[in-house]
Amino acid sequence: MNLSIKQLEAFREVMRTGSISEAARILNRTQPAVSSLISNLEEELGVSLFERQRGRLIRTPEARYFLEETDAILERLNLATRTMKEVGHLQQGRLKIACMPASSQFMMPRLVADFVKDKPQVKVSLMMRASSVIEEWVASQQFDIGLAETPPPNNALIINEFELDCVCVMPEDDPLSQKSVIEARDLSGQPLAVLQEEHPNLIATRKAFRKQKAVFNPRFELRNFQPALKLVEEGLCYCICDPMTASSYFDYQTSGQKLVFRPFLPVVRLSVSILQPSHRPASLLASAFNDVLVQALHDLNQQFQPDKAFTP
Amino acid sequence: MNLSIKQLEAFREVMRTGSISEAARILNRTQPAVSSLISNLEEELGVSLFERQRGRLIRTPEARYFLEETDAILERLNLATRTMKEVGHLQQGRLKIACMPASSQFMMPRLVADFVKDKPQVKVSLMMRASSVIEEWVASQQFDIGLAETPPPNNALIINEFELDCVCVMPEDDPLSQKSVIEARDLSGQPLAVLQEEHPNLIATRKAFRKQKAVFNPRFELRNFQPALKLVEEGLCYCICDPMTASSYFDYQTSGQKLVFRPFLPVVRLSVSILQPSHRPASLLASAFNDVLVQALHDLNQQFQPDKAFTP
DNA sequence: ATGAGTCCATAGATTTTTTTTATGCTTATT
DNA sequence: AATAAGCATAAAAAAAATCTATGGACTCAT
Repeated sequence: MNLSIKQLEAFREVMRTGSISEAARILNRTQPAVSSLISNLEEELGVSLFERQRGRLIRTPEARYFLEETDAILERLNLATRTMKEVGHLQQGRLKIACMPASSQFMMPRLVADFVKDKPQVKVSLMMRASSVIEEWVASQQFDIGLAETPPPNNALIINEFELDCVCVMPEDDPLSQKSVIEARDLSGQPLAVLQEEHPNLIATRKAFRKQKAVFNPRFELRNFQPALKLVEEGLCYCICDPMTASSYFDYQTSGQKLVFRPFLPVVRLSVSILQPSHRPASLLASAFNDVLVQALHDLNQQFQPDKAFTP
Repeated sequence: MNLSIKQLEAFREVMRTGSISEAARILNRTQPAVSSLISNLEEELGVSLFERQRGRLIRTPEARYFLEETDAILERLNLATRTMKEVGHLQQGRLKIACMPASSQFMMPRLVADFVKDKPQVKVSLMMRASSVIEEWVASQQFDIGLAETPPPNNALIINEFELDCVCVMPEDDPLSQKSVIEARDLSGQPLAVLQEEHPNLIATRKAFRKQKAVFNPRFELRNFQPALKLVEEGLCYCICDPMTASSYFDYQTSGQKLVFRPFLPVVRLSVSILQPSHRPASLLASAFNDVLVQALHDLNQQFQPDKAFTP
């Protein structure tokens, strides 16, 4: 027979109370049950833990030493199981998230904040990087989950793709705001804020204008759309903006919104994906947060649809 | 049902091997036995530790965390039981010894050294103090065992008393060394080394001389007999010396012994006792060392008996 | 003293838990 | 397609823990 936790618990209780009968009462066992647990433990250890003197137990010095160990072991075991139960209820754990710039300013922080609101013990690390970096980090299991522009298929990644339709941004009092859908030809020759270099969004937008033979006039070239919103507010330009950044406007401009967002045609698509490492199962937290992300991206795509009522 | 150590061991092995069947082979169990240990553990913790994908197990992140805890717990448990087994074989432990001056120079160190020779892990603290202090220290359980002049009966002490017969010390070439027993009258008027003040030994010696109407001539007054042996070697005096100190002469003067020891009459008795605390059981080490002490004191009393052959 | 009450250990009966045997399903390999 | 290996499940068997009953040792209050 081998050591058992029951023996340790019984031993601890007998040490505490100084009596087998009393310990048995507390442990909801009969006295012989505890008696045999203790004597088996003594046999197992090869040391007598109590002296039976005149019908009573007297703790030996060896027992005092062993109690320290027993206490430490039971304590740690207790803590570990409690922690695991909390992990099971998503109350404990670590979550490493990597996200692309467009989502990092407001959308991700909001989702994370909401996610951990009822999980005070959960630790999150949230990193913003270019999509290509996120791809690497998730594939190499350094991060649990990532949001990035859709990468090429990769054996090390589970890729959950979402097509986001970019929207046209304009000041509330702009004449075009009367229209429920903006087309490229409506903006022919109008100044635009666009992304720099050969970003997919810039390419797709230029293509949309060409399709309708509209004049494409990129006035401001930026690294991301966040500052573009300010320029549009000032009436300096329009902007065909990804819905993540667009949505963020409602996050920080909670009152006195001066901008309106309209669907844009021909469709300018941004393909983003939730990335997870394929070589190890997701932690409970990671899958829970994945669900949150899926929901958020799904909502985002609906948010600016013409026929849907808008609810932020 | 509650957590069990078997579950933890099975879990550790399954984590290590990545396979229930393999773990079962190592643990000398059947595969279903391990399977159910694991699934009960998962149920207990409320967390799934492995994903069953295509007939194989994949460790979840939660399992990786739990393994750290499991390892630490099993490791500590293992260490504790190993230590206890060593304690049981007297290979481990602590022993606090207090001893009176007469025994502290050579006798105790020799006994301790011999005692721990085959017990490299055992830690000993050996303190020399006046008998009255030892009495207190042992009674208050600060020391496991003590050797002191016999104290008055004390409820907090287990007292094991030994009557030691003091012996007469003289140079080998002294005419008196021809006698096998020395009496007080043989030393009438001879210079003596004695203990200071009203030490029981001084009183008993003086009484012995008075009994034989011998002239008592205390020339040197010392705190203990150790230096007296030197004076006797120089032929400056005789000495009625306790057998512990007398015996120590053979410890440090291993060759070229110039002194001889003879029984002395009328008997001068020194009553010493092994002291142990009565309010807690002795540790295994303490009782083992007690046995050693008892043997040593017994031998000591025989050592200088006239009819016994002397074997150091 | 003596009788009631408490404590612990032991033994046999009983219940609970663990393990095994037997089997089926799924997946990987040849 | 056949074979082998992995895991889960169910029923049977084995092992372990627990209970009931009892006896001996001791305490305490009559």
